[in-house]
Amino acid sequence: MKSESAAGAKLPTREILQHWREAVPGDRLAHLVKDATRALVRALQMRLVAHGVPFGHWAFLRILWERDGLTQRELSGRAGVMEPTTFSALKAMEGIGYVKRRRLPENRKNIYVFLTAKGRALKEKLVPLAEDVNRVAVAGLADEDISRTREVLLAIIDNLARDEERSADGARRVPSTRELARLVAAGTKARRSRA
Amino acid sequence: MKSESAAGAKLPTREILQHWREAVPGDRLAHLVKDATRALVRALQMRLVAHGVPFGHWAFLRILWERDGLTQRELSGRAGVMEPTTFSALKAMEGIGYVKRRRLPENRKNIYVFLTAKGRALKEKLVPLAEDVNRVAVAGLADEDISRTREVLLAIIDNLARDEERSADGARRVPSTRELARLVAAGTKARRSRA
DNA sequence: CGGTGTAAGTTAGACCTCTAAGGTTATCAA
DNA sequence: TTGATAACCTTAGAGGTCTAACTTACACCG
Repeated sequence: MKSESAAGAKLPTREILQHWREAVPGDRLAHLVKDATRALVRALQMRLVAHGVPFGHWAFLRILWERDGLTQRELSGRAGVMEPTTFSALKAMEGIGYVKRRRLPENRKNIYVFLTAKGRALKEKLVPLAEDVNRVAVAGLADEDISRTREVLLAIIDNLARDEERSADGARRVPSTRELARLVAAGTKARRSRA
Repeated sequence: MKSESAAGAKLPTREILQHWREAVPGDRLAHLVKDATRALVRALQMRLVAHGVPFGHWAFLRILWERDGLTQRELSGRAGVMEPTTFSALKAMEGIGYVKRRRLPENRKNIYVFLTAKGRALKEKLVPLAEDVNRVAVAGLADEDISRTREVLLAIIDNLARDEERSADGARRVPSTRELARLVAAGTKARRSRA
């Protein structure tokens, strides 16, 4: 309440406006996408803390609720993050008691990840939170605009992935958008080509 | 080259596809936005390393090229990040020699940030990189779809900002999407209301 | 003049992510 | 069987971001 009236005293708003209108048009879209990500992440994060679930665990829980017994590598692929990220998240999740990491005799190289009852039980509580965020986020928007947006974002990811692949040929720089590449490309195109 | 044929041996692609098509529809959009951000960031980052510029400095340089002599707080607002982030980035940038941080007699509470010649000179080299990323990213997309996407993203940010503001009244949780809130709202609405 | 409060900057500590490099297990061919 | 190669996991270290708490400077009022 007080932050409302007290804080807004300066309103350099006009300058900000100018910034948004005049700035190098080239990367406005990138900024927008980035800001949207932050807003979405924060919204979910805020809701998650109430249940004591770190945001970083969300992505993995979501995947595991659908199907567990995956390896860490598969989890990485689906979550779209690198393996060390997956590793430390899962290690922490095991510590909390959401999952169990096990080797199976069939292939002792892999680590298979299984939900515990506790981890599985979170689904009921947490999924509605994500749905809530989504509902709030797209309130008042036309379905068609949203799906158009989805197409645009997919195309952007695809474009950038191809580009990275192309330039990686000559000089391998900061590898790995390709990971996303494969993921997304699969989600869109694979649908209508051969499977 | 080898990664192409050798790595894709397993192609759990079909599973991935399923994931993207069937998953809780609630947060697919959020994931997409997040993935797009990552792809965009990576693309710029890859180009930036060639010039020895850390990605974290880009946002500040971009703002300063337009106008320098801003305070750290103003910079934070425009970049859409919290002050400690700004602080450490600028401290590093000063170390490298891109900027000077100065107190002015008029108000010794503030730290004003000015570009050095070196920092200013980067503009010519770096701006084209960002433009390149943008060009690649939106290749083949209709202008209208892009601008529609922009509207959608702005609306999402705005929606989430309002929501955060609303829930912060009762229980202050993880404050601060509001920062974005103000920024973006200014960029869109302020245009057609009073300034 | 001194005190209270607010604004800006800073420090501390945590989380998530990444790249690079090391270790272990599997696979396959000589 | 053994040695090379690959797949997966793990460790190490860094970057960027955030919140919370502290410090310094200003502003205003009594």
